[in-house]
Amino acid sequence: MSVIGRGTWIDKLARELLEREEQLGRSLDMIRVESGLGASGIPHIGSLGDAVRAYGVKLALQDAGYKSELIAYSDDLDGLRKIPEGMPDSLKEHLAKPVSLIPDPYGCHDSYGMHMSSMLLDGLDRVGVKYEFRRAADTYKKGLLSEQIHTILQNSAKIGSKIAEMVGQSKYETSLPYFVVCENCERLYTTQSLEYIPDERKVRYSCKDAVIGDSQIPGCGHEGEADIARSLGKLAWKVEFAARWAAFDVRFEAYGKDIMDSVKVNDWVADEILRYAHPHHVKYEMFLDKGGKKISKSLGNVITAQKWLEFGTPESILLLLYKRITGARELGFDDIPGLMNEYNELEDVYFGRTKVENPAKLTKSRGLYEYVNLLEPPSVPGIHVNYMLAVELARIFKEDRVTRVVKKLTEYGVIKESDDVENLVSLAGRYSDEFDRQETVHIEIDDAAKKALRELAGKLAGSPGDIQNIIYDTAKSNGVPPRDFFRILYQIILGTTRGPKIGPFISDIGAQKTADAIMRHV
RNA sequence: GGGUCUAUAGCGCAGCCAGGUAGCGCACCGGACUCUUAAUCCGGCUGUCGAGGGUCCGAAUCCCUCUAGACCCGCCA
Repeated sequence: MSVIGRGTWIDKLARELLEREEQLGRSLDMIRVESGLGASGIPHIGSLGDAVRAYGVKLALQDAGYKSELIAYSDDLDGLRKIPEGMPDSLKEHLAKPVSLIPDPYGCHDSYGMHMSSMLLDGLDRVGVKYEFRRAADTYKKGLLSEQIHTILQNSAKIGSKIAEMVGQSKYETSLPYFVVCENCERLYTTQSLEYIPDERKVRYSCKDAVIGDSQIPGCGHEGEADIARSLGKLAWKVEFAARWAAFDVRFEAYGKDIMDSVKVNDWVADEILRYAHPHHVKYEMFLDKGGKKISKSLGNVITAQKWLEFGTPESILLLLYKRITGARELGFDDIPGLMNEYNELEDVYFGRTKVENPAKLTKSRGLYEYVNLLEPPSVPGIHVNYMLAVELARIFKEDRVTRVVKKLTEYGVIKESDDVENLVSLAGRYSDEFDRQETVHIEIDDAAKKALRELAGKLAGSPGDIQNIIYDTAKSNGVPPRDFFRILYQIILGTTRGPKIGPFISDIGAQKTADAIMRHV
């Protein structure tokens, strides 16, 4: 079989998409791909993944000679359903309101929704993904979906029974798939859409008490009519994607398996109600935390791009997201070291420093490397330092860290003096501070060892000489087994029971300083 | 009730989506270096690829059935 594009799943997906579009006979002048951004909780790496992968498809399409753009669409008319972990309780009064109408609790954006969306966009910016930003609030305000809304509401009975048939949800058999934002109290999930008046293009609604999750949300009792092109309101998810695809001419959208049912229904609505052939899809699994639990936007176990980038490079995120799309993934920050090293291995393959026999695998690895670099791979390889080695060194050197770790790496022959690895050392340093906390060990020192330590401290304070031998001799002459004596020294100096060869190490950190540290323990 | 994913060495995992000699890390064993703890380096062992069937010259990989576990949907968005 011949190689498609650059040999990755992304190229294969783009090929499928193009073949389907050709069959449909649609214009290929501009192929839009879309990613929906949740705006009601802290955006985690899975949300970022949706957009990053869509961007990958955009790149593949461009690579195949087509014009393409990524629409990043913020669902900021969605209502706030519960207060995310760690957010102020004052949000309670805003429950059930669209997140774009809730003030930003941090005060830095024009709304709660924009605060959340901006976090995700910041993540995209920092890994180098380009996008066209759109938001639900503007889309509905401008009436961009009004034709689709009109068609959907006219067919609501047919859609309602189809939803019940396809996914077993009976709700839309009796109510319209449209939520009005109450013009009196600004709440969205408290309104019931009673009737659609096609001639006026208005939805008649009333605002009543509602239960969302654990919370009882009071309605204000208001009754009114909402103009689908002007008033604030939105379609239910079961039909909203379809309207958006048709209005924006979207040809591709990935989705997580949690919204599989919604996508199934929306595909049908697009095809049969709106007469717009639904976009091509790919389904991906959720990222789970290390216990196998779903990472929840509103729970605490969230891995954000911002946090990840404190410890890893943008490339480590892109590698995570591009290496494969299938399969459930348990994800934690402890995956960073592996991904950092894997990127280097990939780079070695790309530049031919590592031989790969299987030509298919070579193509695939090279392709993956290119996508991780957003199809603009560097012309020369970077400097490779094993990430965990950098973390280990960073753990030892806390003061004046970058300089000392770099010096050590140079001594080890890992890097040349002129190499710039400061960024890597900083990343590794933060990783070591955050995750590599050493257990505080209780140090047991008997009298013989204490005597030996005092003697050693005195010798170190004088002329150091061959420290390794001095330590060994001091232990022996005081009747302390060298093994125990070394262990005590590691505990005093590093807080661990083992470490690098200790003589040269003491020279590094200073004999006098070590002597002082020893004296504090005897 | 509906759906998806996972199962590979003692442990943790990659390889599967484009079939071509079963891999990595840790652990373990041997060796080197060290009058010398630890580290380091070199070499080695470890497998009915969950079970059964099918396709194929050839299957961990593709197809079907089954078993076990996890997750999602069946509120809402």
